[in-house]
Amino acid sequence: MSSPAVSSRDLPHPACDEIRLEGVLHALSDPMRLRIVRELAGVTGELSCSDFDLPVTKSTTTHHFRVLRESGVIRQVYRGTAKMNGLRRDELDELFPGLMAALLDAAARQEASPGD
Amino acid sequence: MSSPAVSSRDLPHPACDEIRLEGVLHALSDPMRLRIVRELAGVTGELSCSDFDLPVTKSTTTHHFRVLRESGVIRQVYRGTAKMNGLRRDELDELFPGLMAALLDAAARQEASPGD
DNA sequence: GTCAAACTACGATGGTTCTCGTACTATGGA
DNA sequence: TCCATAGTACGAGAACCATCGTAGTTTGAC
Repeated sequence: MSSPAVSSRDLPHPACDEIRLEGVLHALSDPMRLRIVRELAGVTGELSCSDFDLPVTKSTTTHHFRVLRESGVIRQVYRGTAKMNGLRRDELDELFPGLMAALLDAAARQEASPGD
Repeated sequence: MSSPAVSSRDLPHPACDEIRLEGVLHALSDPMRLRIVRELAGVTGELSCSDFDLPVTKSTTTHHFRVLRESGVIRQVYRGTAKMNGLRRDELDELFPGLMAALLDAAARQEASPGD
């Protein structure tokens, strides 16, 4: 099969009412994590951890994905040996309307500015 | 006089092109600093450091204001013995359109939610 | 000149974070 | 069953951060 079933081992995610703005901002204040989120926002489906080519080791990558999940920014699920990641965009949009859009736009603008 | 002149001692502020999104997000990811920014956003003029009634010592307050200034979120100027603080709203709006509005709205929503 | 108010500088402390390496587990395929 | 792949757990190190207390500076008022 091309898409293995979701594994039984599942991961703890904060409920919507447990997501704190401060936690989200802290999660996104790290360049590596902001990069991950921007990449996730740019695709329609999910991406596995190994789809990202980050300049850090695998351990560190695991750490960053966990911070993003525990702050409520992404949702993670095991599928076969892979761990798939998706933005919790709908939930975040309901919780903090316009925030993700403004953040992603800000990140894009910063990247496009001559200061980089 | 009711409003002393601006003192000669002035403080270093980042130029607009030196303001980093990650730095702004980090600055706002602290509850004390988010509170300061919300309060500043709620008034028209400036507020002195001692206008805030924060549950930390004066040293710590100084620290938080410095983080906000160095990240580019606020502008500080001495006026007499007081240090006046103002949001760099116009500059931030030009740099990251809609971001401050979304952040302030998000903070307000979070405060209003039953989870608090 | 003296004094109080507002804020700073400095050092310390305890906690958190980013990073790594090594050893380990879970899954699916040969 | 054996192996390769994907990711984790754990411990460690270095850096950073929030907080405090004490001592100091700058300013304006008396």
